[in-house]
Amino acid sequence: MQKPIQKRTLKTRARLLSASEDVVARDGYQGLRVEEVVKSAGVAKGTFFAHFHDKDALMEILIGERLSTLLDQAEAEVEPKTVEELITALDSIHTFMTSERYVFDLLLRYSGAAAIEEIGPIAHCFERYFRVVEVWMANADFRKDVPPDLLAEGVQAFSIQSMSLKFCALHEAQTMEDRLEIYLKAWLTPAM
Amino acid sequence: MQKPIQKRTLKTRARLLSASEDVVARDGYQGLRVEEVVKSAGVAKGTFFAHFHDKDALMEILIGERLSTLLDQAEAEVEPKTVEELITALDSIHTFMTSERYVFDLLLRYSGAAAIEEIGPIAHCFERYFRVVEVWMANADFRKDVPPDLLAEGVQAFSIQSMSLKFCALHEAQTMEDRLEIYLKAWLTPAM
DNA sequence: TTCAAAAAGTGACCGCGGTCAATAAATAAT
DNA sequence: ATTATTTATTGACCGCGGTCACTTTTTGAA
Repeated sequence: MQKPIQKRTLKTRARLLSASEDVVARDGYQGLRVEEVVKSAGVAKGTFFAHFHDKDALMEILIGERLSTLLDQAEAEVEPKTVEELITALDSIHTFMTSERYVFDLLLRYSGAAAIEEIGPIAHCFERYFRVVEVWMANADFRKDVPPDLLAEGVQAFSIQSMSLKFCALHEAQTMEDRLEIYLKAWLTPAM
Repeated sequence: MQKPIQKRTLKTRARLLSASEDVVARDGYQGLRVEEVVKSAGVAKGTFFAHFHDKDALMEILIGERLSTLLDQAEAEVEPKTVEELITALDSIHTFMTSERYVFDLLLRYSGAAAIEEIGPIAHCFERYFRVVEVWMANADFRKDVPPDLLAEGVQAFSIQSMSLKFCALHEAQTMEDRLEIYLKAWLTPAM
């Protein structure tokens, strides 16, 4: 037993998380300031960093939680069988991912686990995204010359590409969904 | 004539850029500090920000210049005709793009032009990357059910995916090139 | 109940990017 | 040449993330 976690600790952490959510609700993820959070939570700044390694670590938790919920919902729906249905199934996730520029940048930065021993919440969500799509790929009627896991990786790559272009002024004509549809039809149902 | 640029201005800017390159050579892009640059250039901090909107703007210039040179070289070589040759042709570019985590993150952040009127150096390079690959796609013997520009966008998307995974501890087994080869063979030469 | 060790919390302080009113230098007008 | 106007430079200052020596609280052994 190497875990004598004090009740006080949990309470403080909960206060910090709750205060963070309030601040995000008011100012967005981008607008969150650590000083604002600790003031609202009624603790000192140093306490914040005793609970979270840095500001990004808190953001990972907040954003990861939201993403987890959306993944739960996506998983609960009926499995998509066409490209259109696939895009619809992922829509809420992609919309949240691109809700703020700051959020998208942070997602990209933490989409891969920096070290095996510490897979953060966001890297975990990307892994889940991949697994969910992989299952869909295995059960839908897409190309069969390539294994489902590779198809899923491609879906992820093209989704990220589509989302990136959403923030790009040069590609304003098309919506994110339209672009993704073009990509995925070429990727999932090639017509040589 | 709305451009009475003083000679002094150009000189100061050149000093700042030169000093920046020295600092990068010594400490890497990640290690560059504005205070270090201005000290080395012998100007005040405020002067830096009169010449560059922010630190990122300087980084865009430095990294964009390097990328431009690499694109020149890639363009000068013989056009790749196979997936293997394609990867080789892009190798030096991808290697530089992933030379530092900081560099890769910055590239992603500025790969798209935030506003049409101000296409930054990095967004410009991504556009060039796309155009170069598009020409290769048009002249090589890859799948023909999809236009070259779409093929090129896919190459970019998969390249970014491969590079991202380079920083991910979960995918250490494969090299960036091996991953990219698997992606691009599935993307460019599907065998339904 | 007492007390020492461990854990949690504090806030003054630092690093560094970025700002801006004041100053100096260059250019144009007389 | 002298003055007026524009342009470039300066450095004290600010915001905000992050640190750390110190204090307070909790815990567990005596």
